[in-house]
Amino acid sequence: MTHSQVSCSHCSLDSLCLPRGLSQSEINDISKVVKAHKTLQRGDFIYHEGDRFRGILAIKSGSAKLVANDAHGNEHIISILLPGELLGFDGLSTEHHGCAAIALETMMFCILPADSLEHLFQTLPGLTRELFRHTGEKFLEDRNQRVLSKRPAEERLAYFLISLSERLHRRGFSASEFKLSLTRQEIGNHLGLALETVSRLLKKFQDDGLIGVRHRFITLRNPSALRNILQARE
Amino acid sequence: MTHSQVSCSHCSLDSLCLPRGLSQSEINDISKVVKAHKTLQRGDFIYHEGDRFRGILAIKSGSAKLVANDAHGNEHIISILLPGELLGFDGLSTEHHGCAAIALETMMFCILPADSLEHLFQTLPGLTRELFRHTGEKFLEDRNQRVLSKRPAEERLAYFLISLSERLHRRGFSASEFKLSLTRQEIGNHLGLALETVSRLLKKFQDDGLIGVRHRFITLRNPSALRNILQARE
DNA sequence: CGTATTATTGACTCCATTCAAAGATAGTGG
DNA sequence: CCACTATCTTTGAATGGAGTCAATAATACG
Repeated sequence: MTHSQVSCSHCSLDSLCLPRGLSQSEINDISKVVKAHKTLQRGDFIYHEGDRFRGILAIKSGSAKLVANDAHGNEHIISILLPGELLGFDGLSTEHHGCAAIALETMMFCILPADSLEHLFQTLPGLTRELFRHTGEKFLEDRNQRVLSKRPAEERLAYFLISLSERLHRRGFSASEFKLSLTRQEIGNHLGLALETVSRLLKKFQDDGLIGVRHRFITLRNPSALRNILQARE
Repeated sequence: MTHSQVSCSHCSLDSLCLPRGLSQSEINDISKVVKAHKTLQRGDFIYHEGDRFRGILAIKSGSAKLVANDAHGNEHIISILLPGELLGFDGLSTEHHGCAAIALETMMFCILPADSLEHLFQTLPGLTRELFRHTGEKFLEDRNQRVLSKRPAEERLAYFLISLSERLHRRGFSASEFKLSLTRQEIGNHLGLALETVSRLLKKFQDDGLIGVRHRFITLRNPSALRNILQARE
């Protein structure tokens, strides 16, 4: 695990990742403590459940999943993380991670080390604000997921596709074409559906002209109709 | 809405609510800005969805629910808040609340005003740590809820009762006897079940000798058997 | 090229919902 | 204090959406 100094000011993700609300001098201060990590491959653990909290992480490229294990030995994919998104908050309270974070494909990330957080909070009020803003965003995301968990399968999958599209677009990727880094099984797990249901619904969406499906390549052909699935219906 | 100076140092909730990880002098500093609010009745709004964020709130007595509205006009009870618990985090990122908070019974709360938060973050690093610890706890709670949402109805209700019992106990109330401040409808909404299912399962738990049900009064007769519902079974 | 993993599709089953109707509780005003 | 009403709860019967089981097909990988 090689650590190396990085520059937030020149990172291709600036304004997307943490620094977006900070001044130039604040970004410079953060750059001094942020460390880059080496590349991981699909299936590699970024951290395990129970690992000591090492800091807040930012994904530079690739994607990851947060996984919790229940009392029955089943895995639960809590969330999917895309480039520019932060993770590690599940270790903030107890100093130990409450979830595992696993690479979904070849990926890179930065780390804002835990031992410099307390110092940064005092010297950079903007950082504290940014982190709180972020936790607030997580809250709203959770709220949506919670609402969604009571909705029919079709709606959950539509939301998943739209959400992925929007988040990728925000990061500069195409909003209408992307490759899923998850299996049908993983999508189903994340949405609380059987993998067969995911398969059937992707087919249905394709038959209805909403999307194109080629293996894991998804094309949004009619995004507004897809969005209507979330609004329409009693 | 009357505001009045309160003393965190002499609050019956100290060590339960925010101040638990803070020094005496830090608690004194917080006391200077915390304001008490007048009593609310069941159904009263603590804040509405979309309201401007006024600060972090702590429940002194009574209980409340966080409610989100979806695109279909349905309400969703995101969480239940008991004495000593904090709310308002849904407004931290956008400056506007993403949920409504509604009293479930006669209740009182304190408020840590938004406009003093930034100042406190700089002068009281311990406060920042406590708030982050709290958001981390919320994360773990959400993780549990997420896992639970894929489990059968029986397990969800068992978890709900156990969780209520533990949280009330932590606040000095009886762990084995309590009054639900929610209707069957509200419990069902919160757990993603029909109110009829909640009614049937409470009956079943009673018939199995796990609990006693008299209207909204619940007695846990066999807590460990109730807990087994969460563990046992494939 | 062969093997393991992943995806599709069909048939059957079941848990929880919905619909419906009756019963209990709490609150209100005469 | 009791009758009256609105709200909440219980219970039964029927329905349906998604899960499970099973077998085949397509991809990815070594």
